[in-house]
Amino acid sequence: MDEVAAIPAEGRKARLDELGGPIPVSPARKEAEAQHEKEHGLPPLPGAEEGKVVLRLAPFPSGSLHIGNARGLFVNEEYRRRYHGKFYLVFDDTVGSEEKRPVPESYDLILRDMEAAGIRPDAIYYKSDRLELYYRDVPRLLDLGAAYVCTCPAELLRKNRETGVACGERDREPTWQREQWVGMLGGRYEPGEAVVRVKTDMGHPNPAFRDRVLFRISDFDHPRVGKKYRVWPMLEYAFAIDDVLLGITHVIRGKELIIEDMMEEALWSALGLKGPTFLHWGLLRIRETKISKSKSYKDVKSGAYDGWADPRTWSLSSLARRGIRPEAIRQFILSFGLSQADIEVPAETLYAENRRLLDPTTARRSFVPSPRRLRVEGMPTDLRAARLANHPEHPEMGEREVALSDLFFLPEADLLKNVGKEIRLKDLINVQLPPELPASEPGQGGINAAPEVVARFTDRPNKPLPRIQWVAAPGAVAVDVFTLDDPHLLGMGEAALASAKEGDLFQFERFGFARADPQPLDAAAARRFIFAHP
RNA sequence: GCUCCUGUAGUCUAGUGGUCAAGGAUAGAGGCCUCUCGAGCCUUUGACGCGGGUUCAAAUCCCGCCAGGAGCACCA
Repeated sequence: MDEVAAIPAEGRKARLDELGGPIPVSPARKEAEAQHEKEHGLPPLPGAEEGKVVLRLAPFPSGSLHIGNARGLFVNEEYRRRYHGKFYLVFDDTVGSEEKRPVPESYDLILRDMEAAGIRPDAIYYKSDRLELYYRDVPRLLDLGAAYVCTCPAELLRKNRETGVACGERDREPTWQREQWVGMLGGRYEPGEAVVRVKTDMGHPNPAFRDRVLFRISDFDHPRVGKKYRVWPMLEYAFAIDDVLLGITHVIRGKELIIEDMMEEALWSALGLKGPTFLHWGLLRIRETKISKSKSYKDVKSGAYDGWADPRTWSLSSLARRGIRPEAIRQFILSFGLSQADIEVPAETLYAENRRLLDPTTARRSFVPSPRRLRVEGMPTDLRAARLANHPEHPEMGEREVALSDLFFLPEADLLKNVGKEIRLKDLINVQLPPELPASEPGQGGINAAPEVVARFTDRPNKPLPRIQWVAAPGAVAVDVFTLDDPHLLGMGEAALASAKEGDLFQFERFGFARADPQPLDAAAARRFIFAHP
């Protein structure tokens, strides 16, 4: 396979002709190719040359990178890896609009998210550093009659575009146009009073393509360059220039930007430049999320969310904080290929991917959500400690010792479900539950508020009973678990959890995977965990 | 409304004219295993949007329809 790939494309074809037809493919090689294809999941890049592919990701800095942006990250990264090319991060930080402004802290957030995803760009660029480069070709475009200055009010411009009517200044001579451009740069116009538009065709069948705006005026105080510039390019113009200057070979992005590709191509043809090849993917939605950057931004700002790493933002750093591995996200994303179909995928698919990675290596621990105290009457006095395996299938992962008394914590829900029955405290003993649980006194909350449930020890051997996880009272620690449903789920964890270090991953038996977070949220909790998934 | 894109099982995907009586993943069902409602193993249900055409042969090509989606900002 590599040998064939090493023959230049033309040479390969000549060779085929020489042999009088396609080389027969051996079954073994066919299989190997299928395997190769399966691993990568993405089609080959058209016209890609080994070592010469240059890609870019261009986020607008208005918040953290979330799972939706992961596609741009992992698909580009995959091609960089496959062709040993380059991958640039280009901050698309022009002024934006009234509703959409660059947010200063986003630059760091995005870098942090990329790091969380395990992807390091080969270079980082900022559009806000490159305004002069964008201005450079404007006079030429005006001279060529490929662009013009339009002083229509925004509403009129829009209306004319809809009806296909050309604005008055569209066909004025280049000298006039250049003078207006100088005027724009020099402060003659206020925001909204003049724009530069590309001259396509006011009768173009696609109304979206009619004489789009290339530059507009804004007084916005930009987080990086302040008020140094008033004339800002639109995304498509800035990229028409940068994609060429940075030597980008392939632009892979969402299909919502197809019009912008066409604009870039129109500009290249006007300027006599050659740009990259475009590829697109369709919309990706994660079923149980309605991620909105602006909503997240509001909730982060107001403090309703625990910063941008709050799992509810679905930011990449929040996924890392939950213990979702970049490799799981990568597999998840690449499995969608490059189809332009719009898709909606359940988060469960991502979780399944992550579970596959985590399960074999993650130590088991006991955590009891919404606990109730259970006192075991007749607890054997010789039973002062238990040794529990860290992983049921991997004895080499060792065991831990748990100190015992006659007092335990068990999930109240499981006790309710099994009143009057015999249950097994998993890996330990069997007990008989009372016919009903003593009612909680109204008023007081908290773990120790409800009266103890008293159960009776029956015996020790394993029996086919409902097996419930438990936490022994000696050394038990209050644990705070952040789940998507309940950001503040309080429970009891086994003593070993007290010494968990940030980043430690556990599978809480009968509960799910969680990762130790640095700071406990609740003063009452000894440790805080962020829930990943069941 | 206009422009463009997409339609393979519940979901995602492979498939580029015959080897497809359609493969994989995930979810569902059943079983085995397991002192977790986790993992693993086995079995199993389930799909080419519809209608025409081209062809010896169509999931694959063409046309029409239908259904979804995106764009139609002086946002990105």
